[in-house]
Amino acid sequence: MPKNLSSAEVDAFRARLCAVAQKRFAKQGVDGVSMRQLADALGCSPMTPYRYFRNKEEILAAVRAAAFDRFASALEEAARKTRGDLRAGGQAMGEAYIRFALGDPDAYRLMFDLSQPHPDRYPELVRASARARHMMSAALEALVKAGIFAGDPELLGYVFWATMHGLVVLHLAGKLPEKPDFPTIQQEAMRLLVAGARSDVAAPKPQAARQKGTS
Amino acid sequence: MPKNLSSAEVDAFRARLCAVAQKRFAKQGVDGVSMRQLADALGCSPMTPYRYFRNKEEILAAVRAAAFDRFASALEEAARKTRGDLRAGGQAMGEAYIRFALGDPDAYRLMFDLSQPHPDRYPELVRASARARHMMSAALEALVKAGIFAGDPELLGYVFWATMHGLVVLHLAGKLPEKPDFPTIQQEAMRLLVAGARSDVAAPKPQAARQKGTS
DNA sequence: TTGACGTGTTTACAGTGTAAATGTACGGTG
DNA sequence: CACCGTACATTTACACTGTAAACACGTCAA
Repeated sequence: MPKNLSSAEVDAFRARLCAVAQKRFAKQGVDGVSMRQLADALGCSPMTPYRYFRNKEEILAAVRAAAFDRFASALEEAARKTRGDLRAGGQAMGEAYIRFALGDPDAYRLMFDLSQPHPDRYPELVRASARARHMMSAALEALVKAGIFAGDPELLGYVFWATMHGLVVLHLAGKLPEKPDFPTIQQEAMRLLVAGARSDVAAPKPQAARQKGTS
Repeated sequence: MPKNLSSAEVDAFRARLCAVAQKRFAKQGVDGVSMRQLADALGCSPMTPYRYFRNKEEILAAVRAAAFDRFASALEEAARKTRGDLRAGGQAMGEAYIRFALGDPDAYRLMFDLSQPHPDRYPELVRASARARHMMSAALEALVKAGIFAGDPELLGYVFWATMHGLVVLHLAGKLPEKPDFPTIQQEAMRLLVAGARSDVAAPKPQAARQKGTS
């Protein structure tokens, strides 16, 4: 055992720890898994992880960053597969979003769980998060540039994102019913948004939306 | 001190406990507040609350049910104020939703936080939750019955709900930017949904949506 | 008066995250 | 070779958690 760990060894241990932490977090929840459990699973003493992570919160941040990266990769793949056909690209992006969220709900929960302490304190996390967000906005931007959608692409991006996210989160929280099943609701949501965003339906004011307020 | 507590006294203690628990939960998070803290604030011993609630989880469920009730009341009030004008009613309902969520973000967080253990184990909670959900669907139902919107009102209700919820949750999680500020995004979301739901724009298939799947 | 019982408190225990002390084995220097 | 500083790992220790169990006390019926 060399005196100074090579950064490769450090990365290897961190990765191994993240892998088992992710499984345990998904299965038992973040609070349901203790450092002692993790250490047992890793075959090391309970304090060893503290050499590679400041504390448990930092482990969680690393796991979440990894999830964001996988998420972004899934979106990138959807974009790559439909390069050329913008309309299909947008559709594929939305479906990839939902597929990831429902296929790995624990990862999605980890990514977007409310009660996140200080997200901006973990640069890796904000980087991975920004990567995913950027992937989502790119598709909308292309659609607007092609004249298929009308309006501010950034604005449209957030609206589409909010709807996808809301659908997934309500579904994961068990707030959506079984009778109109999830794909049906999802299709209806897409239908409304697409219809509302089509350039030949509504001609939104160029950029400056007159403020009306909510109260 | 009477031997047998009257049910009024029991309710009073439960209410007092819920009140301080709600404040503490909002300020420090559910895990950040201990039973010993609550007991101190109440001026009783740490085990006394266990006579009125099975455990900490049941206290959380009670606080969440109370939040759902306040939420439903806020929506009811918005509906009452605009009785007669359906279009304004729908708008007011959406605004009341957002206003509640942003005005009491901690309550909203508590209500919809993912990682809720066993919601169906607490009847009061599902009752209060159903009350809030019903308030939201009622407005959409009226709009469809009046011929202003077209489609299945239940389906529309879930789509509108998902979008509102997604907006709020992303905002509370700090995922929305400052530049297109929140009211702007919110108005854009409403614009898209309303445009998509108008009966004179799209004529959706009556009820049976052909299944296409997401994969 | 004497129990029995409803109510609240005290004690106790297993488990948590992690700071501090302690061990262990290697690399460089005499 | 011996020696020591030091990077790594482990052990110990502490304050804290939720809550089960034992205990104390005050009020009722008999």
